[in-house]
Order: sequence, then C-alpha cells, then structure tokens
Amino acid sequence: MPELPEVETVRIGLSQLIVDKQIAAVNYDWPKSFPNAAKDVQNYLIGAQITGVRRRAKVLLIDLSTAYSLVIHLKMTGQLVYRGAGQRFGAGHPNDSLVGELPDKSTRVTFTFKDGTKLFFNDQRKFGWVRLMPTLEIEQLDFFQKVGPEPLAGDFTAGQFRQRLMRRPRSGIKAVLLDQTVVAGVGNIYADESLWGAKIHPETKVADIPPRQVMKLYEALRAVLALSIEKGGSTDRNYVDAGGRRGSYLTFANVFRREGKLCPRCGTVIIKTRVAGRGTHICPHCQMTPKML
DNA sequence: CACTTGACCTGTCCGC
DNA sequence: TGCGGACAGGTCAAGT
Repeated sequence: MPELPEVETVRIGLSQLIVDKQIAAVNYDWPKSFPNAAKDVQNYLIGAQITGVRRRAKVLLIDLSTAYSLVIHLKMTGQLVYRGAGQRFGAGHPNDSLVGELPDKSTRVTFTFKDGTKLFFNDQRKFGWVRLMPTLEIEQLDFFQKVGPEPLAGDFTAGQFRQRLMRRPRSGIKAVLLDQTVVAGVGNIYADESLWGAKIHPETKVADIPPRQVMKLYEALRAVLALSIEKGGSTDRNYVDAGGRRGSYLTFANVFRREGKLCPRCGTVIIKTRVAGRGTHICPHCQMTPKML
C-alpha cells in the first residue's frame, strides 16, 4: 500500500481539491470500512465544511469545521479519488488513470459535496478504513502515542535516527525500518530502496551496522522518500493519487520489483528473497550477507 | 523479548 | 478452461 510518499501525494492533491467544500451526504456499503455511529455522522459530518488535510505517518487526516476529523488509513489497496460534478473519468488523461467510472466495485465509501462533486474511498481488499472522531482525540489514539518521528521533518537528525534504530539493536534492520514506532511511514518499497542505497543487507542486526553506514541509511531513506513524493509515489498495482493518476517512482527504483534485472550500480543480477516475512529485493553483491556469527 | 504465523479481504498470476 | 496455491504497498493479535 501506500507508504509515506503515496499518502503525502494524496494529501497534497486533496488539499487542493476539497478544502472549503461542504459535505452533503455519505454512503457506504461495507461497515468495517466506515465504522461510525449514525448519530455522529449526522451531527458532525453531514453539513460540515472541510478545513484542511493533514498526514501523520501513513494516516490521512481530513479536518472538519465541527472539530471532528476523518481519520483514514489506506492499508494495502485504498484509494481516495475526487471527481468533479458529472466528471466520469480521471482528470486530464483517462488513459493514464487506473480508475474508470466511479463508483465501481471497490468503492466502499462515497462522500458527496454540496456542489455535486464527490470523493470516493475505494479499497479492493477492504483492509483500510475511514473513521470519524473528535480532532482533539486523535493524538490520544494508541497509534499516535506510539508512532515514531516523521523521517522528512526538518528537525529529524541522523543522531535521532540512530537512537531510534538502537531501540531494537538485535533485530534485523529491515524489520526495524518497517516498525512504525521507530520511524513513521516506511513500508516495503522504501525499506528495500533505502537499504540498497546504503549498501546494507536487510538482515543485518542494527547493532552490527557501523555508524557511517547508519548515516548513509539516514541519507538514503530521506532521499528516496523525497524523490518518490516528487514523482507522485509508487504505483505497483492499485495506488493512484487524488486525481486517479499513477505515481512514477517505480521507474526510478533500483531494486524493488526488479528481480532478475541488473543492479544499476554494479551490474549484478538483483534477487528477491523473504525477510521479516516480506518479499525483499537486494543486490547480492552490493548488499553482502552479514556474517551470521 | 523477538520472530513467525495467521487474520483481515480480493484479485491476479503461475503451474499442473 | 479450471483449480489450487502463492503472493500483493499494512497492521494486529496470538503463538513459539
């Protein structure tokens, strides 16, 4: 799913498309995708105006004039796609759009604005959700209490990164990067890409990584995330931005989904294995297997 | 404590 | 053309 760059791309799109709009109606067909009391929906969602769109880790926050917010997690296959009144297909380039006419069979929630435009929450696998709750209570959610710092924040230093990683010194580095309580927003794609950038094997124990390599990983992670946001994120299969458009980061990826192809750095064939229970792409030459003691 | 597996779901792809 | 299994960007909970 959407990792930090994808969710950030959706945030940027929505903040240009739906701020100030007033919600006139909401429809949903799968209660787990929209687990909210009808009373709250009536009192705090219908009639509310959208005041802003924020992101924290992989979670999207749509703030409302009622002091409530929509807290949204796209999980693996979630999409948030906006359509103008009467607009049937994706803006600009229908051929470039992964989504056709909406709603479609993966549409779980539809928000209709007063001006007739709509926002669709699509989610093929139904893992994602849209939750309505008081804005001030969001920070008290367990997830928000525990989630780590934003890796692209201006005040996030290499020293902090190293300290956070060292909370799990004996774990493999990939598992630690994927741990949202260590650093926010990193998922499978950017874990693989940043480890390739720093020439670190994903199973290396955190405590065994020399400080200089940790610094390289810090830089690689931030560079990869920033580049991906610039490219509109990664579309592996389902992901699209708020206009229904694909992201192009994967055309710049060095290892992710490139098994069987050549490492752009050394020419060795990239392999795919399993690490931390996830499909993992590495250059077996650049990212040498750590000495397994 | 840390790692693995199973759940949550649907869809696609691959081998037989 | 069909069927079974593995796998897919993410988290949780439970088991070892």
